[in-house]
Amino acid sequence: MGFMDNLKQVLEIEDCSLQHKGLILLSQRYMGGDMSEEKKPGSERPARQRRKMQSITMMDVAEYAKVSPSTVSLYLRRPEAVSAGAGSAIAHAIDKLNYVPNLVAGGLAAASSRAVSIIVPSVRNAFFAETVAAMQTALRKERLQVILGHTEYDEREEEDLVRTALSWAPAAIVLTGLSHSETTRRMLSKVKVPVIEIWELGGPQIDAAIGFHHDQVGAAAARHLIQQGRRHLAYLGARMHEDRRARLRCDGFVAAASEAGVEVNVVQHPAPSSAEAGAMLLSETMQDFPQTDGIACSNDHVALGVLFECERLKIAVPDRLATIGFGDLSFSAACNPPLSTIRPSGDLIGKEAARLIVEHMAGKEPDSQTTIDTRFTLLHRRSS
Amino acid sequence: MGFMDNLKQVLEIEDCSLQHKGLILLSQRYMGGDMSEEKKPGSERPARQRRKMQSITMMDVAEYAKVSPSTVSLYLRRPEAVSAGAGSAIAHAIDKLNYVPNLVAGGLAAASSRAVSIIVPSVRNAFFAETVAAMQTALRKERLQVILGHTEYDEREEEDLVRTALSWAPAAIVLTGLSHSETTRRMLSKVKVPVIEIWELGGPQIDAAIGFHHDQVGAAAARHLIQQGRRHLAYLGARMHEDRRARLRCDGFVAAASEAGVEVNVVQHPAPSSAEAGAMLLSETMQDFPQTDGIACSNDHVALGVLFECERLKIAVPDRLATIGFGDLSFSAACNPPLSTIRPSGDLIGKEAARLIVEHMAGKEPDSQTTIDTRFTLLHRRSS
DNA sequence: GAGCCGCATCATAGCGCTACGATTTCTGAA
DNA sequence: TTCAGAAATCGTAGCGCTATGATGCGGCTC
Repeated sequence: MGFMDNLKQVLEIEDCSLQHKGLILLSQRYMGGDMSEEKKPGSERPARQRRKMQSITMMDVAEYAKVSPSTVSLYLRRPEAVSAGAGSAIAHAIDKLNYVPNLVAGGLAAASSRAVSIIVPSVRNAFFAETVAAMQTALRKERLQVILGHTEYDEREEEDLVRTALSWAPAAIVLTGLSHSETTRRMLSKVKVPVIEIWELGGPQIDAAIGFHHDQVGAAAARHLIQQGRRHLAYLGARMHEDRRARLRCDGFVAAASEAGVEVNVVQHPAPSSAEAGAMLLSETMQDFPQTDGIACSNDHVALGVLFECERLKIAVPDRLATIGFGDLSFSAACNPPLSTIRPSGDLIGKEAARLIVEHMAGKEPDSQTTIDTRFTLLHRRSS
Repeated sequence: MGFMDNLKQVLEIEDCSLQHKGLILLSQRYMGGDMSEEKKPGSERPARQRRKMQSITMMDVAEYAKVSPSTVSLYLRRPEAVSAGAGSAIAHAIDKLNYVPNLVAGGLAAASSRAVSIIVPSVRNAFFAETVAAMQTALRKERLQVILGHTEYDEREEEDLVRTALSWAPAAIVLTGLSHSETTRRMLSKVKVPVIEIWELGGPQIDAAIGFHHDQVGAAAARHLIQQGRRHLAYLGARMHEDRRARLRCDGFVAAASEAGVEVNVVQHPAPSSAEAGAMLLSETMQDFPQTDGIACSNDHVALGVLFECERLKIAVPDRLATIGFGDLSFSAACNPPLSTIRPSGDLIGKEAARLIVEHMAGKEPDSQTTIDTRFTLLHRRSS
């Protein structure tokens, strides 16, 4: 029962469901048609071998329910458009035959598949995982599938992912961020697929954008620390050369601090965000800028590392050093001290994206430049 | 430029790519065929409106490269099967026309789409996120897409996800764990799609299984703590009523401890794993079983909470209480003290799964009951 | 009773591609 | 040179479904 056999051996539908004995499968009647008589009138038909077959097709359902295939199709897409009698006959047939529609065939016929392509830097990142999960949950209710792709923060990779995404004729494409290659933009503009950009606001967008302003996050962190009486700030960032959004937060932080006339330094590390990176950055910071009394981190992983390192270095948090992170990750509230942080609503982004897609499919004309600001919340806990 | 318009207005291909001016699109020649003359000999053709169209089709490429569509198709699937001359002509045409193959059409014709359906409890869970990410990366190289589904630890949901997964005719289906509903099993057995079960070993499997034995993880943790001289053990578990694998680890832990004649208690909480749950569980444990001197946690989130709570309660780790987690999450090495833990190889699971799928597609007959044990590693750090 | 409208249903013509089998072209041995 | 066998290429018939336009069928109004 190899997979390739699939393509070779299947000749006949037989007995795929337990319940439909005695049913003559309509498919055969339709398929063995006689409308090619004029092509070579006289040559016996070569009886080309059937290539494959899904067990139960819509035609079988139609046969069973004594309606035409079109009606079954119609029922499946808009149940309210068929009469109650036909409807229940079809429903009964589907149930009885255990019919599973072939979405691939449907997608081809309809010029659009019931799939949504989501392209994120990485699902390993808790932020995007949350959004993807929320979207998946919301889209499932509309019987839409999620096709996932990872760019690993590489624009070239994104371009390639968009290309393959398009070859699925998805109902929508979701991209992360507003920054894409020229080719990516061109491909997307050439095509009638709605594009939703998530997790970033404040730049030129393709269609709709859902997210928040990262510079505002940075600014909020700076204002918060200043409000706590801190005058020597530092921003600790990991992987900022790749993570555009972390950089934007950093920029917002620096801008707001400078504007308030407060000292501000940026300490960064090219490694991915992690507690280890945070610990390293903290010790570097205290060495280079010993007067630092307020720290914002590119995210909570980094902030956790800061907390641990402070403990090791006997730096009192928040007394000697206030710390604020970003993300409100699962551990943040349970830290010692509980970590002040800024919570973006990753799940809201996902939900809103799903909503937009569904509305779009329902024909609602979106303003094409829809922008949804999901905001963020500063959680003042005991680390600041 | 709404999405629905797509289905109504597109009548003509025009100027979709900048470079192919002067090209007569072959599609039209083929499509406006004259082979239906005998149907109603005399009735003028009603010129039914074309429904949709992807800009550049394989026929256009064939025309441009002066070969037949079949050859283009062949080239795309097995480049080595066409001559060098034809190959480069086709490659040139594809490049020039900016052709993107329609995978939906291909999937329908081939009876199997280039998609792999991955069904996990949740991508929010770092373990599964890692596996999904690794698989995605590996499958991309073979131009396979990942279709994602979340069960949220619900068998009923899984059943439904499998049903829709099947309607995509995927190249393979990846499920998490070995425990599935009867209907799920029946659906899968009826179909020629390879099934790979991941993250669990040691039960009846459908096709291939890749993972490790969770009871061995628990046993390893118990043995480790006993080896460290601990005689009063406890297992702290979150969400064990839903997470079968956490339960298996717990069982293994208890069994190994009992066998060694060591006291062992299980303290659990229905909430999802989190540092907060861990903190709660720790304080509960120390209250109910104050003599406890060795703790294993259902995962590192819980262990982190234990660490934090110990700090608050001034319980010395590891002197008074040894702690070991599971997962080796991003923060585990940077904790204070660094957390002993057991590392499963989530990425290896993903890579191996991808390898199996690819081999299967290449026609390699897998033994259908392939089992790959990816093992785990006990990392003895300073918390134990 | 004719004409008309609206609803439910249907027949049809593909969607773009692949796999089969057939045909053509290219080898190299006889 | 001939011809079998291999290699390259091609023509064709769908894959299972959906959108379109057409048809049939009451129930209305005039």
